[in-house]
Amino acid sequence: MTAAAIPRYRQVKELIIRQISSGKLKPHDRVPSENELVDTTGVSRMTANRALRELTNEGYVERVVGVGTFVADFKAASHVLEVRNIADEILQRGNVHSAVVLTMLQQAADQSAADALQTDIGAALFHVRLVHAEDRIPLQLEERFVLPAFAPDFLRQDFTVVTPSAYLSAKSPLQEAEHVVRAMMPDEEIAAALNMPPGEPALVVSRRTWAHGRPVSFARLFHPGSRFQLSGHYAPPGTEDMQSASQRSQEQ
Amino acid sequence: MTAAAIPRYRQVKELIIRQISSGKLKPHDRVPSENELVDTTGVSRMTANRALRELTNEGYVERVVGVGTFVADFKAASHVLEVRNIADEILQRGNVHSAVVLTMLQQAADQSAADALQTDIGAALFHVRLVHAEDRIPLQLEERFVLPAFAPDFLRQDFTVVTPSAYLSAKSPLQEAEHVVRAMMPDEEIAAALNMPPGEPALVVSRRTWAHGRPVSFARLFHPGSRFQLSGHYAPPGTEDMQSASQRSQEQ
DNA sequence: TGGTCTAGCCTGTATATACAACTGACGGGA
DNA sequence: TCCCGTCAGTTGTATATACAGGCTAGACCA
Repeated sequence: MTAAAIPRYRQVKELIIRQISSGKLKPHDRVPSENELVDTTGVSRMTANRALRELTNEGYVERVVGVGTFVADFKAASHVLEVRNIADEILQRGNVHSAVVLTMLQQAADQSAADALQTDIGAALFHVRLVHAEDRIPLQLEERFVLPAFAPDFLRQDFTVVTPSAYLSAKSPLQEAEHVVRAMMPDEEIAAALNMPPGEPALVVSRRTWAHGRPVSFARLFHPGSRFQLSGHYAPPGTEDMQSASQRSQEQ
Repeated sequence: MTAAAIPRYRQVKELIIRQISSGKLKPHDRVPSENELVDTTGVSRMTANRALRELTNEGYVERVVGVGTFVADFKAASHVLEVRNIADEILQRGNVHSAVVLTMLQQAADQSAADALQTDIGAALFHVRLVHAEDRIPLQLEERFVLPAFAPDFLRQDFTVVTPSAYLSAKSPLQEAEHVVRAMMPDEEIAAALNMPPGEPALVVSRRTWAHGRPVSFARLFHPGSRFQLSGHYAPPGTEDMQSASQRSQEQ
């Protein structure tokens, strides 16, 4: 078996995907049971099981013990945007990433930072503010607060070399994260740092990351509305490739 | 076996996740091979294989035929935002969705619509414009173009009852989709329709959906920056989860 | 010394078998 | 008529076995 051939569990998956894509099977329709697939396709039950189990993980079908397998509602299929590290993104476009540190100090938490990090107002926090640029054009102002207990050496890093996000994610591997995206008018200081003309809105990504079950870092990422966008591409696993990526819009 | 107990493949997965989370295993470190897991945990090789295979799909580890299994770089783990149907979103918040149709006609494609739908300038397109409201407060202006060939009956629908997005996704189950998010200033007409004060920016989601390998619909969704945000939460499936992880209510 | 070849490990897949638990329908008994 | 038990069908899990094919280190030979 195997060889250059397509694995049989994959053939079974694609058989069913075709029936769904073509409309022969519609949402809530019953999908052939494992034993029916054994009879019709000649694979073993374990192979049929693997095909249906993977289709479940991929959102195509839903399974109910004792009842059967059914085509899932397509609206559940995720339409997704990816929030990526700005430096990676710039490098992947083949451009030069550079960063300028504006602020780097320890300060007392204000209301919003205390809320975001679930700590007390006035608690000591590390605070950095830096501007990331693509080919010398400012693209993101990053304002970040970090719990000192999580990263005691945070203020001794050179963030023009390693971004705060890269430094923090290296400290603790598996993190929980929350993102919120908004459109808002930047204040004058931010607009100036990003070289934004008056009246231009900003796309703001707020990101909180968790470690050991509690939030340890909170960042607000401001981008010029005219020069930055988030984008994502979703393709069902029949059509090849397509990565999602954020891109700088072409003009300006 | 089995019984009320946690399945063994899951126990093996969590064993490895713990070693990664605790830092005992770091990115690029070698993970025990299937046969080593057979020896140390007493499960069969197929069970060990399932555990490692699922960890691969979940992004924890990477496997190389003939070499071994290794802890993955965490930065690859996607931080994701979901773009959801506005009506579903409002209903899930327990509020009332309503829609008002502003425009509903067939017209010739202009430059941008022709580009987006990969058709010719001047080609006939269906065009609708409607405002979605949450508890009577306008929250989204939807401007949508559709290829007539894909949905000939499109203009005969009552979009105050079924949203265009729901109608189209029912027409063709498995779609490819592309999203782009921007911040921009709305023109006066849009600002008025959404009841936005002067100077307030809009969060704009552009969405193209494909069927049969070509784009069939293009929508621009304008939201008041002060009243709308996109958010997403990512939690790795190891963290005391199972409640939060199995509750993919976000995705449904 | 240098090149080649093989043994042993690794993952990937496929099958047959087995048992557990759940569901729904059918039929028999009170 | 209504309740309940049985039974067939379904998914979920677990194991033992088997073979294919990639990779690497070390043995072996020239």
